[in-house]
Amino acid sequence: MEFVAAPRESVEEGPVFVPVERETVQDRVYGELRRALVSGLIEPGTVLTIRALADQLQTSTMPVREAIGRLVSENALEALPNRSVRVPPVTLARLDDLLRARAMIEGEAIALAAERIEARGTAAIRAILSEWDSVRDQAEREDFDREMTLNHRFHFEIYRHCGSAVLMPVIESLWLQSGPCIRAAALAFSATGEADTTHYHRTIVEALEAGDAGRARAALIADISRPFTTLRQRLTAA
Amino acid sequence: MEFVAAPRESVEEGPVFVPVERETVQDRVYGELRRALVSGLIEPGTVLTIRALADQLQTSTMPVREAIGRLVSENALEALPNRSVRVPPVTLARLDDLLRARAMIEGEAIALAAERIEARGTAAIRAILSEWDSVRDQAEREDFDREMTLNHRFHFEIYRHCGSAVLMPVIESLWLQSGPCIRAAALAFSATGEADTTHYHRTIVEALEAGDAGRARAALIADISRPFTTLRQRLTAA
DNA sequence: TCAAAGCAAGTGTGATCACAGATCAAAAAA
DNA sequence: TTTTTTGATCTGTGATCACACTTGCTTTGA
Repeated sequence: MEFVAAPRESVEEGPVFVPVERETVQDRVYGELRRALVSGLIEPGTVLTIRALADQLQTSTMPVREAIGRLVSENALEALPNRSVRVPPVTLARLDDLLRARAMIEGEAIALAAERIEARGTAAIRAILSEWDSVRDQAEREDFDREMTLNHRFHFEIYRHCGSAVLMPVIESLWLQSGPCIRAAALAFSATGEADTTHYHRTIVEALEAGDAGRARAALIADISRPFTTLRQRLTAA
Repeated sequence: MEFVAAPRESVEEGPVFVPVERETVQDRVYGELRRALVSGLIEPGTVLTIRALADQLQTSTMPVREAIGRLVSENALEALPNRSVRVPPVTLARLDDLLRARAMIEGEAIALAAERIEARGTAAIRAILSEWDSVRDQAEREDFDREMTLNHRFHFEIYRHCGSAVLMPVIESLWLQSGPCIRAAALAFSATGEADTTHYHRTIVEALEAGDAGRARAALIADISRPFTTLRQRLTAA
C-alpha cells in the first residue's frame, strides 16, 4: 500500500462520487468462497480447512477463518462437532425444506415487488432476459456458469424492489444454501427444460409489469421448484 | 487449560451420553453479546469496539472480533463504512419491515408445528406457561428479564416442532434483530398489556393442541404484533 | 477569533506463533 | 490375524504484534 491517494476533494472522475472501495482481504476471500458455493463448484460434504484455503488464495489464515466464520453463521457451511467445517451434504429432507422456505419467502418478496416496481425497474429486468437470449443464441458450447450468473442477477434484480432490507439477506442466505444442490440439478436439466425456464421468466416479467402479485408469485414458485423436483427424482431413484 | 479430561468411555454420569460441551471462548463471547442484544440491554446506535469488549469480557481481541463478525453476518449488528460496528438504530421503516417478515415466517413455522406437534410437545409448552404464571404471581417486583426469557423459551419451544432446519436459524436471526426494538416497547407495555399476552398465549396452545394451524398462526401474529405497534405509536408520536 | 495544519490516541486488519485436541498410520501386544 | 497403543502430523483456537487508517484535540498561522 505505497501508492499515494489523491486528495478526496479534487477527484473529478465521474458525475457522481462513489466512495472508493477499500476491499479487505477478508471480503475478497468471502467473495471467492461465496461464488464457489452458489455456483456449486464445491462438492457437498467436502471439508474445508483454513490453512489449505489460505494457501490456495495466497493469504494468511486470518482472513480465511473470518470468512469461513461468516459463512458458517449464514448456514452456507456446516460446523461439525470436530470443529471442522464442511459444505452441507444434500439430503432429501434438506432439499424439501429449502424449497418450501424459498417458495414462501421469495414468493412473498416477489409479491411485494410486484406492487412497488415501476416501468424503469421492469425494463432493467427485461434487459437481463434479452442478454440471456443472446447468450443462448450465440453459444454453441454450454456457457453454463454464465447462465447461472444471469439467473442470479435476474432474480435479485426483482427482489431488490421488494422494499425489505430484512428479507434480502435472508434470501441471499437461502440461495447460498441451495447452491450446492442446484448445480447438479440444473446441469441435468439444462437440455430438456430450457423452454420451460424462459417461459416462466417471461410470465414473471409480464406479471410484474401488470402488477399482478399472485401470478408473479405462482410463476416464481414454479420456476424455482423445477430444479428441486428434478434433483428430487434423481435422488429417490438412486 | 491444564485440567486432564476423563477418558470418554468411562463416563457414566447420566442415562444418556451427551457429548461434553467444550465451549470455546468465542462461543461464550458470542453468547454474551447475543443475550445482551435479544434482551435489548444495548442501546440502539451504540458503537461496539473490539478492544473495549475484550477488556470487559476479560479475553483477548481474537474471540471478540470473531463473535462480532458472526453477529454482523446475521444482521444483528451493522457494519459502518468506517469499518466500525454498531447496534442498528430503530427506525419506523425497519420496525414495519421486521414485523412483516416475522409475521410471515414465524406464522408459517407455527402453522407447520401445529400439524406435527404431539401431546408430549404441547405439554412442554404448557409447562412453560405455568412456570410463567407462578413467576407472575410471586413477583411483586418487575422480574422483567425473567419474563423475556420465558417468552423466548415459549416461542422457540413451539418453533422447534416445525420440522424445518432451514427456518429455525432465520427466525433466530429475526429475534436477534428485533431485540433492541422490543425491550423498550415491552417495558412500556408490560403494565397494561399483560392480560392480552396471556390470552394470546393460551389461544396459541389451544390451537396447537387442536391442530388448528390457521388459528395458531393468527394468534401468534397478534402476539408478536403487539409490542411492535406499541413502539410504532410511540415513535410516530415523538 | 477562527480555520487549517499537525500530532497523538484509538481502531480494525492481517500475520505469526504457541498450544491443545483430532486424525491417522505404523508398531507393538494379544 | 486382530486389537491396542503410540507417535507424528494436521487443524482450529487464542494471544500478541505490526501497520494503516480514522478521529479528535491541540497548536499554529492568518
